[in-house]
Amino acid sequence: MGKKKVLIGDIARQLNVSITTVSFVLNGKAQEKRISDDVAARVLKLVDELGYKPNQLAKNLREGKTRIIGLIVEDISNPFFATVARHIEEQAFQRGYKIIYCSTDHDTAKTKELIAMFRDWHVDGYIITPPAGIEAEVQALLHDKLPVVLFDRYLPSLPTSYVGVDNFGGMRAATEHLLAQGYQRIAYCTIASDQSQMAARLGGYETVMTAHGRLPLVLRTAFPESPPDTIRQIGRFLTEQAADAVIFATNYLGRHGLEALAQLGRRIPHDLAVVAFDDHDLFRLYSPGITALAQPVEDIARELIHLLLTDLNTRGLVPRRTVELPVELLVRASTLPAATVMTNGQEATQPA
Amino acid sequence: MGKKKVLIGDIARQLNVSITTVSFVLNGKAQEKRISDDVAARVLKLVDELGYKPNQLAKNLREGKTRIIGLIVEDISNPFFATVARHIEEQAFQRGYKIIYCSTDHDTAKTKELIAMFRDWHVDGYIITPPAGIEAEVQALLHDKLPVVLFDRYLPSLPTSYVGVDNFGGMRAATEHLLAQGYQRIAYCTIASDQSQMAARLGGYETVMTAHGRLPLVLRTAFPESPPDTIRQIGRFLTEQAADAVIFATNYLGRHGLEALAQLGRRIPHDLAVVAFDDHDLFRLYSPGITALAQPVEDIARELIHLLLTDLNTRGLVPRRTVELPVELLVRASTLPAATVMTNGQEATQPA
DNA sequence: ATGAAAGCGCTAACAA
DNA sequence: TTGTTAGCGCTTTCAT
Repeated sequence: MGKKKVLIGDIARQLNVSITTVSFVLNGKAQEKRISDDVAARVLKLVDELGYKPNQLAKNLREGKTRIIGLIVEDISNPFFATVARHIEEQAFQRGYKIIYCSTDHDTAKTKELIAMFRDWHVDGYIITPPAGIEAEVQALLHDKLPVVLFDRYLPSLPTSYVGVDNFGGMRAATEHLLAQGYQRIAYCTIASDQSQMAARLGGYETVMTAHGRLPLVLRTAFPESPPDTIRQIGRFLTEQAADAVIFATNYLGRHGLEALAQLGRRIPHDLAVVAFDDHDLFRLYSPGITALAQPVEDIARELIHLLLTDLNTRGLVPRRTVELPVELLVRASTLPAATVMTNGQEATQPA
Repeated sequence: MGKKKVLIGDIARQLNVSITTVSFVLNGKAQEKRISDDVAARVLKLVDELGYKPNQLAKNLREGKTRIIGLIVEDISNPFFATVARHIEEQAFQRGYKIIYCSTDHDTAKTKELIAMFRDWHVDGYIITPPAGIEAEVQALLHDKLPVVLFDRYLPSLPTSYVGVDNFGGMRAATEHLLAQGYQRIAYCTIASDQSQMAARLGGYETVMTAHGRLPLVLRTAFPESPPDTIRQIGRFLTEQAADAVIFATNYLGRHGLEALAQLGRRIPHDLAVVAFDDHDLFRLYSPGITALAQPVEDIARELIHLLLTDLNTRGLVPRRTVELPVELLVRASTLPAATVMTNGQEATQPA
């Protein structure tokens, strides 16, 4: 493997042609620049033989491009983001782009640093789940004509491209489903955050409740908070409200919620029906299965890459686009009809 | 934000000093090069005022370094890898390194491409979960004195640095635990793979079984395989073997296994005790809780970064190091004593 | 104590 | 059709 350091000049020298010629051939401009087929073929052949690889660093400097996409997610260890990231990675690699990622951890200051770092790094485009208070930095990216696509949530004050799901409609469907199943006191657990996706989900719930003359029962957990505290808050809230159904607005609230219910010894759906936003292995395999609003992760990734690359290739000539994908209500045993639950009384054998 | 394009030359010009001086100050060589404190201070001040940021691409080309670490994991959407990645990212960023990641998807050819791409990209170091058949490429990295640390599994034929866990000891403990609980026919589900970590886990199981005069009951699922097929295989195997306990050798086998058991209507631990390698939300929250061998993900990440950066800073002067961290057996209700299960029929509240 | 200048390896005007 | 050459922005040797 002595392919140590072949340079473009080596190719040129051995073929008695100029560096330019080699460069043109390598960059697919042989036709355009009318390099003879013979020369082009010989260049390609030698390049292959010597295993020549252009130095990307030199290329990057020269072209001011990197073919790197900066991916800034809330938390890569959250299965939703991890799965989307996986698909993004795949789609991007297929198109010759690499991904640099990092997690914001809901931290605005950290996110500002990350964006600054990506700028230093001249990444070609940005995919961001923006935390609160990041408007100015995103605005600056836009101003500098850098391709940006937000996802999961958007910044209402900023006209960016965006890919998300129908949070409002999803929650509306979930709430209506619970009502249709006969539940009376439907509680809602969300986080104390104004992010667009959380607001839309809450809106879907409240709209339906109000339309049916029910009073919304909403818990907003402090955020971010330690899991044990969250679990405690949820437990207390559900007890105080004497809820007979509960909707969790994120997958981790759902996880914590199940833990809270287990600690309280509440049985699902006998004592309480449960719905979670965002599907998860846990919800699918739990006994009973937890009804969930599943997001189309693969479609999200596809749209993200598509929008970003379109933007990249047209440098702002194409108007900003917004894509809102549907969520799917996966009905499972955690929301059996209330009547059935009452009369049936027996369903599975689950202690704590 | 008109901080468009401040160059190092702009700083130099405005201060009537040379580019060299500015560069020295910026790179902390003011002392060493005996730049006067006055000049140094003025440079720093103006740099700050103008918001000058050195162009990383130019720096990379000049220095041949990128401060990027290439992270090649099996599958970023697997919670184990996602969590380790999260911690790696955090540790790396603290030290001024960025992470480019990608998933091998168990695909040797794809992994070869990924390594080639990272080489093109002159990443400063590599963290890899190697698939089978990748020895030559890793060997080549080593030969070129590039820092490499493997994790989760190693390549027996190659003297690389490595961070992993005590797979053998963990499985031995799990198997002994099941025997101590009185289970008789302990089955073992793994994948048809010779990777070191899978071999060590299987070894731990077989050693204990043999020592106790039991015949190992092993299923090796084809790999990779579609989840439905895996579920079917597991279900058939457990039925045919009339097992009263089962150990799953990876977290996804555990997930699929639980699904198989649910489909068969087998109750845990009444009909079958269950242990899984690698902890997971699902195992913790499942009813009953699934006994699991938890890996210390944060320690793994810390050791990985530590080894890699040590290697990076000493350029091969330090011998390769191997770190093997302990796994913890988290005993939950899925492995209650067989006797208790038999007599009691209804599980009480208490494991270990 | 500070500066001039030579590259790092490549692309692409501009020449020929 | 192909070659010459000027950068991309920075670090660092060698001079002074």
